[in-house]
Amino acid sequence: MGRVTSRDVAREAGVSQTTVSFVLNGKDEHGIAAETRRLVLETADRLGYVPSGIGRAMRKGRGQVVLCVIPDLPVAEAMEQFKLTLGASLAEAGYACVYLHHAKPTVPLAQTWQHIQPAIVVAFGSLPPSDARTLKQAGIPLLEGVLAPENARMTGLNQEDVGRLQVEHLAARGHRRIGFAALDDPRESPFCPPRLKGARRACRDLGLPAPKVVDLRYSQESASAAVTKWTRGTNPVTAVAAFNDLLALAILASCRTQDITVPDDLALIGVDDLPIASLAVPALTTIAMDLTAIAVSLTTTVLSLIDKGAPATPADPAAILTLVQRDTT
Amino acid sequence: MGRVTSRDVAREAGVSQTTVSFVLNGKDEHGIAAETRRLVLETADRLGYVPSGIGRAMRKGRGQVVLCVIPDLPVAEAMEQFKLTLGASLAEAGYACVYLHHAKPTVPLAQTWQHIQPAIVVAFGSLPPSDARTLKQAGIPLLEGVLAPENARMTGLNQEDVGRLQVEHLAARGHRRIGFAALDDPRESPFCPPRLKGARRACRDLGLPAPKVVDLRYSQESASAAVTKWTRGTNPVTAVAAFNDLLALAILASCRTQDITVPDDLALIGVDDLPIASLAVPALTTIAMDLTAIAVSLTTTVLSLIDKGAPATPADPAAILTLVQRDTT
DNA sequence: CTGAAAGCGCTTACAG
DNA sequence: CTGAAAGCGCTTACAG
Repeated sequence: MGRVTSRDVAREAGVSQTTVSFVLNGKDEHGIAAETRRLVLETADRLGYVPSGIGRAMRKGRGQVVLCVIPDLPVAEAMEQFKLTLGASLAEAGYACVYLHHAKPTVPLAQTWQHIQPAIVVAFGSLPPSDARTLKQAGIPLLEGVLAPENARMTGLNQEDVGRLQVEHLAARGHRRIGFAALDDPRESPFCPPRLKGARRACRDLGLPAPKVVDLRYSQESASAAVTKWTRGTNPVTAVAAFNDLLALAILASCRTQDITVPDDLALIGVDDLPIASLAVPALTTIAMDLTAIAVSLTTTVLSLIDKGAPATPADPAAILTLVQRDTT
Repeated sequence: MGRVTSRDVAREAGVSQTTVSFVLNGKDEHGIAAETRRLVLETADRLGYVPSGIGRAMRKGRGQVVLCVIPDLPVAEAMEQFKLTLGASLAEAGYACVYLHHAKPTVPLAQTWQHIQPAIVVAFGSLPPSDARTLKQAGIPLLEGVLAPENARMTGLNQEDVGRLQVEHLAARGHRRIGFAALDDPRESPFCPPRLKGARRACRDLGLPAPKVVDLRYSQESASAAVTKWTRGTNPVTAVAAFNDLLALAILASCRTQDITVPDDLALIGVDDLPIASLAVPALTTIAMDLTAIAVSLTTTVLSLIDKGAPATPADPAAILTLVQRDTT
């Protein structure tokens, strides 16, 4: 015996497919008799009927699926909570939210979303133009560059605010000459340059000299060299805002080997609030993001794009970032 | 103008839908004239025809989609490479691989995969029984507990081997009294207990005393207390195998505050080879997993389950784990 | 209050 | 070598 269809339910209950559909979709305005209604529900349950999403999608022309396309971002850990929340809030609205991971535009992505026929595609990076075109042609809405600064309204998250908040905190602690640890990695381009820009602006706004920027890689040598540049040159800095916690922790380790005391000789602030941040000694001051709020905000944007319903209500950016002060500042 | 269908292509090319389908699916055994073939391809291309996955799925009874269900695992970062590889190798076989993230079994998952109608469901955790039942009823194959030790053949990854490898390395460095840092967190239950078991067995096989196990949490206090237990009690240990790098790094920090020199007073080995592991001072010895190999291995398992084709060729577990020796052992 | 019928886009036996 | 027709499972205007 194959899968149970709505026709099976109809036959078994002695009604028409139409009635089954009406009952199961709650189209009660059609005025189904209470008894018929009960009978259908009972029968469907007894037969273990599960409606075919494909059948429905075929008829409706589009699946109830939100497809998120994730490029090779180095933020996996932080996104986990985000994914859970986005999935849950979209599920409430009757949509499934699934993720497609890809590195290089290898096989055209079209090959993939063809199989899904999503109601919308949410691209966390940017899609190859050919894919964007195909989507448009198929009439599937595309939400692109979710993480980009210019789209901060969608998520309520503006990367520039992150850098700004770091600098403001350091300034409040009395620091005037501030270093910025940038990461020289194209994968981070949606994040690092905007944060640096925010830090630069904050310095300007506060009347501080421009931050002393050093490009690092993830290596001890690179971190050591950076520490030397910040502390030994002319105009040494007294505090460093790091692009993220990982970089900050590498810098922290380098300070130890160079006998530079944190935070007395050099203050340090990261971003992300990684689990390891609170375990370091001294524990790392950092900036945490409330990804739950971001996900909820994105949900409203997505739904409004699908339904052309009410426009999304933008989240309050201020509420999303939190300074987590520990022992390095 | 709405989406371009195969009927549009047929009309425009002056052939039948049948011919269009044959050409586009490479059913050349039907002997399509070369000229007709060329014409169809050219027309499809000109109109920007993209076949509807839903139409095909409807006809075939199942979508060309592999749905991976991911519970709230704390291994996100490590899975990233895995996802990319799995996605790429399944794409080669003509399947799209998408991920569904969920925390608690909130909404029945059925609600979701209904929308997708996948060819197979791959559950990284275990599914609620009701969902498993519904899947079976719908005739959708389910691959459950991919990460569980008893299914090591699917992925080629046996968590027990991880603990064993740690102990073997420490023993080779001359250590006889070994501690094990376990993590007291249900989210880690697919990983931590098996690794500990492997460590225990390795100790037995090597004629060493059983490992001195301490349950930790992710906190400095917890790590400090553990270090004290290992180093101050009767029968102090000379080396610790930590469940993962994060725990190992917390222990490393605690050693520093307690003036315990690593590796001379206490050797330390982690698991995961996190980016931060090589940035710590001293850099952490750890065990890396080749997730690419695991993903390839899983692909063959998945495809064999879909096609009932040739059984999967299991990967060689030995090839997947690599000892990364650095400065803590 | 309920049902017969059409149609979403595709593939494939079958007929020519 | 090519096409007309059926049917996958659903929803919904329309008819009664």
